[in-house]
Amino acid sequence: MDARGPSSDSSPWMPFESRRRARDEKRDAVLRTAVHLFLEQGYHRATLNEVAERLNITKPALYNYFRGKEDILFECWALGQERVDDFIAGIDAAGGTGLNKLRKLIRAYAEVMTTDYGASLVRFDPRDLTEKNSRVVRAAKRSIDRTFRKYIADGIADGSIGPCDPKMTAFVIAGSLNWIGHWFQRDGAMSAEAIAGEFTERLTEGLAVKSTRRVASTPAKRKKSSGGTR
Amino acid sequence: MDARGPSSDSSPWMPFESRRRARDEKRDAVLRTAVHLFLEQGYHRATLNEVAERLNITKPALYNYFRGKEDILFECWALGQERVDDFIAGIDAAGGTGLNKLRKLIRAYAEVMTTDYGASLVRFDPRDLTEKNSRVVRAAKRSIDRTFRKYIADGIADGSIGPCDPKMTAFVIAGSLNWIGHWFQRDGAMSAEAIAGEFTERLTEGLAVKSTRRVASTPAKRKKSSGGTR
Amino acid sequence: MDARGPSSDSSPWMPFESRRRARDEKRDAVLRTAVHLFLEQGYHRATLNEVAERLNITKPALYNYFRGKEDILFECWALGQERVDDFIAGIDAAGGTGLNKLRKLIRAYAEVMTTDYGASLVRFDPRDLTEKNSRVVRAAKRSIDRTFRKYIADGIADGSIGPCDPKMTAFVIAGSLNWIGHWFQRDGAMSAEAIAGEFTERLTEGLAVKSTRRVASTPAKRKKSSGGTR
Amino acid sequence: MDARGPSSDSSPWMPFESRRRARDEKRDAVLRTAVHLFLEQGYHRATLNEVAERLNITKPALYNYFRGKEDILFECWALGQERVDDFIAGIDAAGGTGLNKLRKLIRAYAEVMTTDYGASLVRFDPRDLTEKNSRVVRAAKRSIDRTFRKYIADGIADGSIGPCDPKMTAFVIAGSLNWIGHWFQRDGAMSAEAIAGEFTERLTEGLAVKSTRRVASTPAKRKKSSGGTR
DNA sequence: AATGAATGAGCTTTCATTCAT
DNA sequence: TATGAATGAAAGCTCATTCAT
Repeated sequence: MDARGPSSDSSPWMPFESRRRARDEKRDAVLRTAVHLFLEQGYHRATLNEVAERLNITKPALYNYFRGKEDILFECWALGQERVDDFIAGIDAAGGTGLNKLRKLIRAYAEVMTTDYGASLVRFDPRDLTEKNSRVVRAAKRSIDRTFRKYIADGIADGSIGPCDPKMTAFVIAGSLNWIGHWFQRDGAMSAEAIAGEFTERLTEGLAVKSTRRVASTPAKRKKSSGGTR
Repeated sequence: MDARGPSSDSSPWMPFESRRRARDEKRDAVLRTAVHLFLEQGYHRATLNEVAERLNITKPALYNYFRGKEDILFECWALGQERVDDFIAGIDAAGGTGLNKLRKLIRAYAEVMTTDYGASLVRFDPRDLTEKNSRVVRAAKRSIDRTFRKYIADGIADGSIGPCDPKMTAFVIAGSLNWIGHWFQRDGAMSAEAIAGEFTERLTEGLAVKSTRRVASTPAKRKKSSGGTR
Repeated sequence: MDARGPSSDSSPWMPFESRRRARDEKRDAVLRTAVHLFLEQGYHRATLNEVAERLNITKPALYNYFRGKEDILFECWALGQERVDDFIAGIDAAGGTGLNKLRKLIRAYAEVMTTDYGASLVRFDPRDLTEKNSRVVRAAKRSIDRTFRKYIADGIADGSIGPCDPKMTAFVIAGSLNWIGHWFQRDGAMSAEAIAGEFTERLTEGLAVKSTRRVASTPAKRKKSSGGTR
Repeated sequence: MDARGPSSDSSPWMPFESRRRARDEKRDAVLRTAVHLFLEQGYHRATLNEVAERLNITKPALYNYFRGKEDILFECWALGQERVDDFIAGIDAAGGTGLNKLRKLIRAYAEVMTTDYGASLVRFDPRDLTEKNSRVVRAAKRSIDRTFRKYIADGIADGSIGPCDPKMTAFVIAGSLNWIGHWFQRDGAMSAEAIAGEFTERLTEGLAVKSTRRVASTPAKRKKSSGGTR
């Protein structure tokens, strides 16, 4: 009825296939709508009724695609996590100096933070998940954290990054990036790419050992500053 | 122990005063319990019933001190904001170079973020407030942001900070600090002061103009800093 | 019994229609139960729980049909008002002398007052409604008052009613009728029709211009009137 | 402290007396405030807190004068009832024709209806009272009804009132009068006396045997009242 | 006689979820 | 697959009333 194109009548599988595809498309639509609403209003204030309304279906229909509200929330998070996993895999595969990998990570992570699913990673509260899902989320968060620290440690080891405490540095960098998920507006003045670029620069300029940089930012400077502050 | 001084037995004011004090103390206790619970479980999952239970009173008793749940939430936020306003006023009064002020701001802000009321500033959702209160909160957030940008701009103007985009730099720094409110655990490995020191270093080391920097800061210092800071 | 006509078994509309009908019937049932309970116990003492119980459903089920308790109250009132509007329209359409119209109005109004929805008009308190609905109610009350006064004024003008102050006369008549809503019991000694007849006589016998009246309203007539009117 | 006047120091009884008087005055003040508020907002919406506030005392202080909210409500009603009982006793004592007594009753009752305590008789709901008090109220209502009917029957018997059904006639008259309690506003266009006069005329002009009436109710009288009204 | 504080009881409302169709 | 209807659970809030002082 709706097509000839990809699904010819001859195959008995095609309708099945197309039906499955249709189903997946609807599932995705639910997720897109849900994540948007959850971000817009907050998970608790957002109701499944409104999710359904925006999709022009009724609330119980959602239960064909998801087990419940929490399931939807978890899936939103999972989609964001998937993207992070993907580009981390890519960065790992590509190799390079620690600083190099860190810069790629920052850029990619910043860009993800400007998307709905990316913001899910930091705007949703794991305590709204079942214990089982919550554990998955916390494990993933720790994993991301480890990745940050590892790239930093790698950089220190390979000389591309000056000596510093990987743990704290990771906190500084990741916090800065995570916060993007809280303030970024798609219709704001800056593009996601521009932000990603800026953050990459800002967050690494103090770390790199380089001829240029060396002059500028040696660890030395730290002393004065802390002394004078208080 | 507490008496003799202002209130002898003969004074009719004593009971009244003590009542007042008791009242304020109770109000504070409610707030402390509430902010703790709100942070622990999230505002929506936390119920007034549990707040009351932890205080060994009943739910309606809370209404002697607050108009309702939202009122409590707003007060938590307000107490945090008060602290921020206070130290910003202090920094402004003390003066100094832009970099100097920025470093003080970072340290103080980081420390506040490790307290319950401080975390309130970034962990609670303004959309849970009435429109009126929400506006107050958003205005305060903008004001803090302006302060960050201003100190940076001041620093650029007075030469203590190298050229950079104050807006983005403020985002980077503030984001990093705000995130502390999300991960800091009082019983964690690092003290609030140590964290504040570290963040001050990390977040300004890329900003200071080079010549100055070189002399001042040796790597060694970092270790000391956490201890020697206070 | 109810079918064949518009809906044969083949029609896909039938189930939908029947669903719709079922829904309206249930809505009506809720209203009937609610108005009865509200009159029996008073709006404030009556709880939605008891409304639901009498309908053998649970409280939240009521929210499928109404927005809340106040909504139900308003609908009860509206149904009563509808009846009043209807018969006033009929009287206006039929025309006749002022006295004639007034008598019809009194009879119809009296009868409505003996019904649950009619009593709603005078037993419920507009202050229990939202401001918006309250205004609607007050406007309608004023409109009824104006109708009483107008018929009286018409009667004075066309000579069917002796000279009198329409405003006060309307107060006397309407008050008398409204009070029916407070004392009438369906299982009482007098039927609604009998009461309506009596009130029509009593409330107009002093108004008619004497010459006419003397002929018209012999005691005998009273008996006939209740029969002949309808 | 507050006086010398009525209570000289010499009598040990005086202070006691004056204290009792003060107490009674306060009790009365509570009642006046309460009845006003109850009429203004409705018994259920009105809170003891607001009653207390208007009296510049606190809620529990009310319990020194009354057993509770219901007690206050009952007392309000009782004060109104007292006035009705009083003037009925007066009318009975004075004697006269049935019509005469009825007219006096109507006038006095109408005037009472324009007072707060009078309106209490018809605006408050006996179902808000304890069963015991409720019975008292219902008995009193029946008694008033009987009085109306009796005067009418007396009038029929003594020839001052034409033949009619005393029961229905009483309903008509009493309803009309009771309704005054629902619409009268102290600051309205008409004075209580004017209303009482009008109602007396309107509600009896159809009852009096014609010969009598013609003499009794001259147009002049009617004219004055209605003219002055607007 | 009056107060601050606290309580118990109750009500409306919301919402995720289930079920028969 | 989708819907209308219904439910269970729970939460916030209000208020009359009590009690210790």
